[in-house]
Amino acid sequence: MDRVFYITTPIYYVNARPHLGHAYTTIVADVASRYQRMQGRETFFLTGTDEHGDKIVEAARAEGMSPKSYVDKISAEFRRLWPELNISNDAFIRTTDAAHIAVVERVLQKIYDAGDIYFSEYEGLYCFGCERFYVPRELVDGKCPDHQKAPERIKESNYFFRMSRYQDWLIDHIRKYPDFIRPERYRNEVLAFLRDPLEDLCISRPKSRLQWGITLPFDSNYVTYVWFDALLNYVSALGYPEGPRFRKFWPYAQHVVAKDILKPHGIYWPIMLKAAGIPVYRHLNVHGYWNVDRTKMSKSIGNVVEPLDLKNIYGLDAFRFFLMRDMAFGLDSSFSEKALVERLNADLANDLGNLFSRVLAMLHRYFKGRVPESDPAMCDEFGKTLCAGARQTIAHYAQHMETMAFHSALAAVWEYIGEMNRYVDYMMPWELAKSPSKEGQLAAVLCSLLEGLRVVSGLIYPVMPATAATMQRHLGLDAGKPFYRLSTLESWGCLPAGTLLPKAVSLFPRIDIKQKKRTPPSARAQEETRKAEIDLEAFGRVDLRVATVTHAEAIPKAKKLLKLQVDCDGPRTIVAGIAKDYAPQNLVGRQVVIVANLKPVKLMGILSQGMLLAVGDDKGLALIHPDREVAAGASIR
RNA sequence: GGCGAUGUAGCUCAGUCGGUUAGAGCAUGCGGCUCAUAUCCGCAGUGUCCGGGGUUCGAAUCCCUGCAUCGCCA
Repeated sequence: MDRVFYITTPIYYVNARPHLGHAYTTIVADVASRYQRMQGRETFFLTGTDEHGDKIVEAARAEGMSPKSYVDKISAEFRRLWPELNISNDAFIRTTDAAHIAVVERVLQKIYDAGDIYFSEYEGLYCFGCERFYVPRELVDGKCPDHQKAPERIKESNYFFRMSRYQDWLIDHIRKYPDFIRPERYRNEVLAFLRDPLEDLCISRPKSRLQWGITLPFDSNYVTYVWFDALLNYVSALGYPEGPRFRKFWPYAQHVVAKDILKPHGIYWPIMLKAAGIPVYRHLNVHGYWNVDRTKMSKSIGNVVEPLDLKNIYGLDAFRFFLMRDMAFGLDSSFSEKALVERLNADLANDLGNLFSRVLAMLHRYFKGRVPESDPAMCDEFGKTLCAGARQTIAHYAQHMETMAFHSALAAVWEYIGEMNRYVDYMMPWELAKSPSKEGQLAAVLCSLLEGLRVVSGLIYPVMPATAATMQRHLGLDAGKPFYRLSTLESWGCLPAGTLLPKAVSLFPRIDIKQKKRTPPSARAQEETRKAEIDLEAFGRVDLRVATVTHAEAIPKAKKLLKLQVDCDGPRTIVAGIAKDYAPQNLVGRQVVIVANLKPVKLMGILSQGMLLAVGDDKGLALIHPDREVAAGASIR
């Protein structure tokens, strides 16, 4: 089995702002790479932006900006979005990066030297308004449809990539590796394309028409066009040809793309790799489109809702779950707020959330919240169905996750959640609790349920990392260990007896469809805690600063307090009540925001010189931190 | 215009390269339980498998054709 995994999203073209499609592709890659980490594989996850070409020049001009400052701006929007979606990418590449440009030049030269790039003149109908060639069929009454003007016949010379030479090789390769392109429908589509002779690919633009691109290393009058520039990001980001990452990760490369760019990735790219003497990727994973049904979108938050905004209303994990569960990978799907809410209520609130809640509530009611001591024979007798079910579920889940069939993997998990709900009804713990002689059985039943929930918490981790972590905390699992490792999940009976578990939480609040959406939950909470108005001067008296945590330790006998050393215009000590939500070792190196001029107070005998800013909700506390690393001591304005 | 895909329950979709009475979830109706987030469990349905031909003992599945929707290419 491979120990290494490399996955990419396409690099997104920055002539438009990020939308649902970008988010879906990127979440798919994120889920896949988190799953691979569960398997203990070393993973590398790449995304980025594609920044050259005439459409960028146009879009920049429309906004009155230079191409460079325009692409900087839009690229930053993508980069900012991914943390909001909890994307765990390891790198973010831009095609305007110097290292990328160097790789493109190098590969072009290599293929040119090998004789697979040639220079050729052709004649065509060119519209100077559109700055492009037309074929006769595209014209309306012989005129350009945009400019109502007859295009001129001009001659132009360009460089072409001799793809035709590799056509038979590619057909053989696809036949030899049936899951090279998957799902199968897209493999068939590519093979259908390849039934006709492949035309050579025009890979250049004269600088008289386009300057915003990478100059050809063998002809400074031309820039390279689109695919040679864009596709090579997948190897340049790894440091091709000599970089250690390239050597380690490239042999295991998988790409995720939407079906609109099947042809470049399924045909041009493997041929480019072959021509450049680079091994081809392992898998191309192709997904369908989300058709956005705006008639089923609420308009309550002031304007027409963008699908991406719904993550703020219903929660990121629910949003990620919906995208992964509702689309059969590879097929088109329709997106609506209604469908999202139905999924959230049925699968998350009712099935999983309520199960979690009822099991923990019973543990508190019958065993004062402590994981009971249970007799192994009893556990085996009364819990073996859940144990066997878990093993089977993990097997099905893994099988589907490996092939990107996320919808099936999640369906398998929810089948098991249903099994657990039926188990509760069948065992009727509330009846067992009535007779003291049945306490052993009751303990075995609840232990089995807790084990089942532990397994579920791990299996949902790739899709819903935050919820998985909440479940983990409430099951009393060691926060320091990666509870989601598949090898750990498989061993049954590893929750230590005697552990005191926190009270039940509502993992997913049910959305009341009748009165939903009037006010987002967060806004409602804000209203309740709204304070009296203050003026700017009053606010200005609070000295908010960024500090970097240099040292953190628990304070003996204090449940909630941690002692932190921070760097903020020099070292200082802060006592913070965050021990329930943050382990000391996870804090060192992090940046936080503190109230720097708060009057020092002694807590547990330690002088605290400031206060950390954090927000709290039913899932616990979350620290406030700057969007990127800034100088320690920087003041907030 | 060429190539390709899709069309299945009220809704969203599965359906393993032809094989019993076509399935799931949601929504709907009825019943049960009380540990739980008005949750959970059980039962009940409903179908011109887009239309029309054809191949076959047998077609949602294969072939032809028409319609609708979508994508890619030119």
